[in-house]
Amino acid sequence: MEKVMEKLVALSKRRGFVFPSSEIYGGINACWDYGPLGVRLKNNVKRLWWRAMTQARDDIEGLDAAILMHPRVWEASGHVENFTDPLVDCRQCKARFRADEMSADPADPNMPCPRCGNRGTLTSPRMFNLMFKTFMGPVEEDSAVIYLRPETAQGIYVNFDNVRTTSRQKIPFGIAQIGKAFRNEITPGNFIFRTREFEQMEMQFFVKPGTDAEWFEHWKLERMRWYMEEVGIRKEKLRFHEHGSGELAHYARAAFDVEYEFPFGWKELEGIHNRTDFDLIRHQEYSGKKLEYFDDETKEHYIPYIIETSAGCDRTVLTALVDAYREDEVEGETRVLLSLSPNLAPIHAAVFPLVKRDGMPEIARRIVAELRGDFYVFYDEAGSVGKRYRRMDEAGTPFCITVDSETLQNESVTVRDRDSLRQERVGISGLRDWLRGRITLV
RNA sequence: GCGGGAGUAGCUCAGUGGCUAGAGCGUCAGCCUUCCAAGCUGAGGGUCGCGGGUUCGAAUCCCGUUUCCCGCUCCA
Repeated sequence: MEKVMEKLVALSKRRGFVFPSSEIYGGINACWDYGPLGVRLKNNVKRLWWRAMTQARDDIEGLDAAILMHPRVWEASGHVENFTDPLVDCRQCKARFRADEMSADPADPNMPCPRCGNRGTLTSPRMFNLMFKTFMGPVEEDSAVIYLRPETAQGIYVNFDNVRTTSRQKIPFGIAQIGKAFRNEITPGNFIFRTREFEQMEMQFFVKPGTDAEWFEHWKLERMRWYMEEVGIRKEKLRFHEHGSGELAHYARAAFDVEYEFPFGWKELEGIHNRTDFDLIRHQEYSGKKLEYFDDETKEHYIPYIIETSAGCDRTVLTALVDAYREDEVEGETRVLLSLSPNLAPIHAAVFPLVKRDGMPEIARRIVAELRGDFYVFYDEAGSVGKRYRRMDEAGTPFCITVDSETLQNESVTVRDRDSLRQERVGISGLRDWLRGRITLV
């Protein structure tokens, strides 16, 4: 099972999807860089999401808030309080506990380890804050401490009124944002699944209290649909996971996760939360600014409830890669391919001259130039055509266009399908429309 | 952070105290090639993870360190 992950990490590096960060210095723990193909894949994921949120409907506005925010934001959000865990380790059985959840004072040397029961084996509590700290301005003093945001949502909440008034939206409406967030995780790992720097795609939907349950249901289903139909993830690898009352975050009343079955288990891709009016009430309280909404129809004032959809961009990229990874057999040889949705593919189409003569390279280059404005296209003439197909299979390119001797007769080319290996003739003048019919442009 | 395993070319690995560290694949150039990694010729590419020590001599032995992978109260 884990072999798949190893192969994927190797392929990612070999083809330029994902590199270890700062690799020439030996790398840095759990940090990854997206290479030429990876950044296209990731951008395609983001565009697909952005399009679904802000273009395909008129009740969601976009936002790009700063990573650095006023320190009071994180007091209001509960992150200063809830993201600072005093941790205690047992030297004997290696278990780790949160000191504030232990039955007695862990500083007591006679305190037994809750797991192995040994006494005197516990370390003293150490504060572990999941937020990255830095300093604003030239002086590194306590009053200058600010945080790198541990979630993008707060940038949306503090801009709720700005967005609402300038966009003239009425409740219910949403605000969508894609951006980096930072958490000093104790245990990062599994390639780009859990990293300390990561990118979120969050949409906060503001609704009238009392309608929150039905909106929650709406977004739950809509988000699952997105993964299945637009990202093209296999349905049987996706499921919902409902949080029990014991596992709810400090802000949430109800929570459903969209989970994917990775080689390392079912893991969360996205959380859909009913955050109630918790966030806006807290910000109203801490900032002193009124964040109520006046409903023109019912003439009532209220603080909206928030239905949050919070997706991991890097996780979606990983899911797309894992889900697309295939090995099959072609004429006795193993073929490695990424069966990515054409919407996500870093290269939409490759163009080859079958051989380097009779003017085929020139025709192929002309096709590339014609398609370049609408698609990511790639020209290759090195090696046999079979070899070029295999290279494109690993890059996840769905279509390969080959100029051959027949092209010289009738201006048509061979288009080869990555998954079925079927070939069909398409006229050069019709190529653009042929591709358009198979790729949702984003 | 703790335990276990690993780090030699882009990848997979060989090399266990002794000449200028090798192979296959991949990459690049040329030749050849009419549809799924064919073949031929050549080229490029490594301070052997990093630092220190032992030694006449270290990829190889010792110490430290770092990174990756696998396991332990996470939630994007």
